[in-house]
Amino acid sequence: MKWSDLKSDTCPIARSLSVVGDRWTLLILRDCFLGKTRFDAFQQSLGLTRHVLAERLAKLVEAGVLAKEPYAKGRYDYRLTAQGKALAPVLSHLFDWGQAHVVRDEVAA
Amino acid sequence: MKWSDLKSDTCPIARSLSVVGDRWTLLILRDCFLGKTRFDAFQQSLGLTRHVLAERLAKLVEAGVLAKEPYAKGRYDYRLTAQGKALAPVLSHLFDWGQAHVVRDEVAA
DNA sequence: TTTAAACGTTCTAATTTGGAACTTATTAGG
DNA sequence: CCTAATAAGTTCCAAATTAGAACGTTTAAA
Repeated sequence: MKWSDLKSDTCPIARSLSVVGDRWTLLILRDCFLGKTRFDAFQQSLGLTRHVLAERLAKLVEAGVLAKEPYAKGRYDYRLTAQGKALAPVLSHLFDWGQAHVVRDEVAA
Repeated sequence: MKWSDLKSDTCPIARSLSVVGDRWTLLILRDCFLGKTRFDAFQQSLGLTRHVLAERLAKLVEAGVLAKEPYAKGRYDYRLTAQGKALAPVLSHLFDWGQAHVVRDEVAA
């Protein structure tokens, strides 16, 4: 199997990952759950490149996870759809697992 | 933030993804939950390169998600640890979400 | 009427991943 | 015992993805 063929896999986990399995995607969605809706807000919060952010947002909109709604001309809010909100349990368990099992690395001084 | 600095993030979701957020990692763990334990079994099941597989397995062992146990000289079983088994709810919800929300692409004939 | 903010796009460089062949050791078969 | 097949990597080069920074364009604010 190729990573790009995940969407035609019979396994639902593989299909989920075809949508949210790319680098940064689940962190973008975390920010959405935390109330962020703007391109620059995601970019500043996460520090990923604008290039990749634009690609990820477009893919999430295409997949129906986020909706792109203009709030002014040329400016948009990205909001979770019902389908996007349905990912809450995944992030919730990632939160629990990270808290329980992944010790935070010390940051260099 | 850089992807490689996720482990020092204060957010537990980010820290979880520092361990299981790389391409293929969650699918390797899915195979573990399905009972697979061998290098070649993962490789044949997933079709990722041996190079990447070796790197992912080493990282999962390092993180304490999998344990590498010799079953013969130079041959190993990779088994979920308690910490790895604790990821079951994450995969379970990815399964549910994929089933409910990601339509399978038709494969070319 | 400049200035700054929002949302991208574009470009090159660095990092990751893909694909295939090559090692080394181990077991299985004849 | 000799040969072939398995298992678990490693190595090397090419292709794809991501990083980093600058540039455009429209919109709102001072």
